[in-house]
Amino acid sequence: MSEPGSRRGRGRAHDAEGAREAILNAAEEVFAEHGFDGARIDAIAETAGYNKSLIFHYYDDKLGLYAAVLKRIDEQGAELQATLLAPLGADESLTSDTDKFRTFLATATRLLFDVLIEHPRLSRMIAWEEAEGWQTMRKIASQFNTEDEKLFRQLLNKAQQAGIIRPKIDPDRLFYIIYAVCQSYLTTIPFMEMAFEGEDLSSPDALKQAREMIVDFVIHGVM
Amino acid sequence: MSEPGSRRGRGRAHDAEGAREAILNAAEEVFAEHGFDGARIDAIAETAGYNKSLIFHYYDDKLGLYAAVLKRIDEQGAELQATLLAPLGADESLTSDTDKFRTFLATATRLLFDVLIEHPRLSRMIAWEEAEGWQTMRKIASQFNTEDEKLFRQLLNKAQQAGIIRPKIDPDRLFYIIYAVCQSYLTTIPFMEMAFEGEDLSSPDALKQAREMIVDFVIHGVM
DNA sequence: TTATAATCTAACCAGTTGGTTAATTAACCA
DNA sequence: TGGTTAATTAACCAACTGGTTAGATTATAA
Repeated sequence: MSEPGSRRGRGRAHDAEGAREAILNAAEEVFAEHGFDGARIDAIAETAGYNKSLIFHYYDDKLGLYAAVLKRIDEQGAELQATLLAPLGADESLTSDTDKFRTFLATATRLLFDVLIEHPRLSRMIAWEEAEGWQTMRKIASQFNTEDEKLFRQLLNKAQQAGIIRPKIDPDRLFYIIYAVCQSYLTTIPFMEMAFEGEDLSSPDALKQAREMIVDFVIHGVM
Repeated sequence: MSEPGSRRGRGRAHDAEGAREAILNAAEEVFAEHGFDGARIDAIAETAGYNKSLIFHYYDDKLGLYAAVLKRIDEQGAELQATLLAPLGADESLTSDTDKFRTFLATATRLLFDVLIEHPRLSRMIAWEEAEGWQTMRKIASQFNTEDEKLFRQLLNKAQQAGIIRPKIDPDRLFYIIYAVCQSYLTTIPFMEMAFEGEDLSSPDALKQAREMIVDFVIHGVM
């Protein structure tokens, strides 16, 4: 009747991998919804369908669990970027050919926006970090690699030297500004919906429209 | 020796206004630091130097206290905007004269950025709201007026009809995007400082530089 | 001076918090 | 079959949570 591991409670089949993953999924959900301090281990355990103390057995403490969640997201992100963005960025003429750079910038901005939409839990966790001044992230930052970010910054630096990016724009901060526009637009949607009284800004159509506006805004703001 | 109200603990002089203000100040501080759910009433009471139950006596419950904090900020904000921004916005030629509009947009963006810098508690409280999906704000939204926002949106609509704002930019959302750039840049500073390893981005000089970059970015992104 | 209202406080409550302990159960190997 | 190890759990703990209660202290008006 029941597959191994599907039994709940006392006497379930042993399945370490399954348990770890279930806990990680639950943790991602609860951390995204309530932030680090606000997340309740009991809630994570219940969502995962495993006993609370199993969490401490696998991930030491709350912070270790949080780090594990972010690590998994980071790996997925690196994979995504390697597949989609790297081939574009490898083109040497990108930082000298204005049209090519415009296309690249538009693609990258669209991609970033889409990633945040399709992974609202990531977006939410970042929002919580922003609110609490990144104090949780700071404790575990050393566990993550920032190579991709550095590469992107180098690319933008070259483009500015070639005169494609306006001189007043700091290429080192540009990546974060573009990210800020996308992220903060999304987190401000509930507020805008309150101000616009009833208008639905989170429908696929509305989001697509917003995305194109942001792409237009970024390209003209940068170039 | 001691002025009325300065005595602490048992048998202090009665001073309702002073107590209310002390509580409101403490609440603003603690809410900014920990958000609505994370803020502890005990911490607010201790910071204020008054007994916890006095908080409930004056502000009913945690939500009432939060609403009172935001109301005070809102009143200060309305005052500020009326003094600084309204005279500029009243100029009828603003929405037809490109140069005038550019100056206005730059001034408004600078002002917004400066307000967020000079009132980091406001910025933090907004960040907490963004993280928790504005659920606290939504409960008390009816207590605030949105007239200033509506006026600003009307202004931007006129400017677009006159062809000053690029057609792809939605003037209704523009205000929130500009705000998003400023707010999110500031909340991302700790993260950038982690990435840039040691560089100080919150010094007055660095902030001024960032502000001018954002103004440049916004103006070219919009016009 | 005295009654009354306003201001302020100590002590308390039931429910919740992250984390620990020790025991039980299932898988695996000889 | 029996013994070892890893997976899983119930029960527990001290500290803390928003909120209440009943009473003490002070200001004020008569």
